[in-house]
Amino acid sequence: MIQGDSATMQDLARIAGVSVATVSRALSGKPGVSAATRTAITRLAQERGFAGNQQARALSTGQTGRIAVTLPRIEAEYFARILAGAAQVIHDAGLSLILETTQHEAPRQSDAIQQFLKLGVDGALLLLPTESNREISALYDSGFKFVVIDPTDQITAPMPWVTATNAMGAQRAAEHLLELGHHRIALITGEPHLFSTKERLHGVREALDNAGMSLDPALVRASTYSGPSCGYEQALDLLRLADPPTAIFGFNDRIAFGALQAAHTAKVAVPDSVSIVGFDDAEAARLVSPALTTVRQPLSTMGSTAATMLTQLISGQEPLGMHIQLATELVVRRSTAAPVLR
Amino acid sequence: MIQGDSATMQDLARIAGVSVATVSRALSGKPGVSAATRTAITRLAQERGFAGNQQARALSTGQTGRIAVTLPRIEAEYFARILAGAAQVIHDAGLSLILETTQHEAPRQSDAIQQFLKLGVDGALLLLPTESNREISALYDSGFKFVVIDPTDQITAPMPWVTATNAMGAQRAAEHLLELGHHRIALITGEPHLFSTKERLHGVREALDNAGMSLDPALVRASTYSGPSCGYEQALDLLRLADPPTAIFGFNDRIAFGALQAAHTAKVAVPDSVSIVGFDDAEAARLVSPALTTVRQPLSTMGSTAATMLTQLISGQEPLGMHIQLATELVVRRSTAAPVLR
DNA sequence: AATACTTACGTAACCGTTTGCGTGGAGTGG
DNA sequence: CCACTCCACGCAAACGGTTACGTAAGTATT
Repeated sequence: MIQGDSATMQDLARIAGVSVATVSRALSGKPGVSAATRTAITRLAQERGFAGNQQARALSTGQTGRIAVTLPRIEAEYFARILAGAAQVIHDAGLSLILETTQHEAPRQSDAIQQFLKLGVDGALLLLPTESNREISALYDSGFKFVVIDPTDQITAPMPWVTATNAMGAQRAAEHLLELGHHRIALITGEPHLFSTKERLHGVREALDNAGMSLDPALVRASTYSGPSCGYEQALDLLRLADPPTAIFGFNDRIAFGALQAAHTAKVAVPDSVSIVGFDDAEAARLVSPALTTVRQPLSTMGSTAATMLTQLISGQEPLGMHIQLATELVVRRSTAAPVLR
Repeated sequence: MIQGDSATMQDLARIAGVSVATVSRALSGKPGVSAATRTAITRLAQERGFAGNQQARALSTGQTGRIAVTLPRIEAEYFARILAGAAQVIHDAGLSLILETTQHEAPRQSDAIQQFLKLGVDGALLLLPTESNREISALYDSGFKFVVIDPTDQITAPMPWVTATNAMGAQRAAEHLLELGHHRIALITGEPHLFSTKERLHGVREALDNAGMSLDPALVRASTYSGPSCGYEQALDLLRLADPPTAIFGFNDRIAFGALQAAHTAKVAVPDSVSIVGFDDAEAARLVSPALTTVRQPLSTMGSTAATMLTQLISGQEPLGMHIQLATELVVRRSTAAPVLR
């Protein structure tokens, strides 16, 4: 049942015939209250649906019970899934989540953080923050509690952050293609400045090195992770090369979907004539045809892990590790196969 | 630049040599302050990065500047897109958004609302609330400000809510199939108790009525909007009927995707042997092959419209309409075609 | 020039909770 | 029986703003 205006502590105190101080102590579990009075007050609070005034409490204690999450775009499945994981933990911890989207704009991100300090949050989760490493570091040193998910740059200062094992995942994807017998592997990367892009690139290089091969610069294209038709043009261009690649590794699923469509446009059969691999394991990966081979990221777990670290940080415990990397996993579907011999 | 602890009004007052009351009046634009003092104080506040303590203000005024949004699941594209629209408006209004997911659980929804009253929010956006009409009505009468998006039941009481034109959209989809020459149209609906399901069903009936036809009960199956393989089994079953339908209308895109996969499993060509229509225009709708014909919902606009109504409600204005319906639009892609003659 | 009115500001109460400190009474040990 | 401790509770001061009211100047009115 939903109840309207709730009583205040003074109301309870008056009814119970005690002072507000006693009510406060009784309800917050603090010592200095007899068992009898405590139960009486507790029951009374139940009956009247007493909830407590959060702002008064926050004003008094300095703790708001709120944690903020900033992210570029909610409607992006990638961020939404991380957010969902974090939201669950935050909810279970009895905290509330305040959300701010930055739309990939740096000033907006700064504003948001500024806003949080003002609004008073106990801590924050920063998804793909646009701040420079120096700024983030300064913020951390100022005593503000936060954890970074999927940083833009590699974080060197000692502060908590979580990512997926981007390099390892990309390496596994590349190895998968190599195992199938591919030699001409093309890459369509995301924004080159992003840490995740660099890591994935690194992973691919590692795999090729191990196989005694190297990346053909002509087959490496940069795209964007979230553009409207990201990957499509690049893939089309690659497929129309005189000596086209036998496999295309899109650095996220959106890019891979673009490549899939490009293959369709260019009337190149997937996976018979070209194999396509993505990254993320978006929902649509299993819906497209052929179903996309991709690297699964534990997005929800990334969110929940970060949130857990944050709650530890807030409660004063040092979190277990400063940098937590969550394992990625190669998911082989139908978009990859051995190359045809020519 | 990011700044740490900000000064309080007393600090400013001391420095400026005035009282806190004057500082408060100066900064909040209230009358009773000379132009000179006001500019002096304003400049001082700028310099010191004064932001004001939100909880203190909230405690004093009763206004928190926060608005809450409840929704079943963030990771569902449908809700995420509505949320994104709402978030933009809330941000632009200088308010902050506190998010609560209900995981489709009624007690959790109630708790959430209870929580909001306690935490103190100025209003709320309720997406697909599980409360009964009576409860929602009681909540509204209690003076709590909120607007409902996509209600579970039809709302009869005078309170603000927004939906898409579900009936009209479904009618257009059905008409599209009829125009192509389909006579055996199957339906895979969402949860039967949902208002949107009923409306869409209604729209289809309307279209058939107008064409002098009626729905074959054997071709109407109920599924769920968000199950894991929702629509797949139902579609498979339909396609294996002795006299299978020539078209399947899935009541959302997820269901349609399931149908698409079922057609693939059953080796029934789409759209040559069976046409498939969805509802929502999810991102993946253009990625599947064949690209899905579907009814686009203005999700982002639904969110922003609702948020705008709420801000009006909070500021005391009656919103323009109690019930705003946003137009849906049929998007014809490749999954529908004229039926083959037999 | 006396009166009334306006303006600019200070004073203090208030929002609802937490918490350090004081106090009376019960319980304990000698 | 007295001092001492301890317990359960009340008092009151914070926390950082907002705002009704009071008041001293300055301005307008007659």
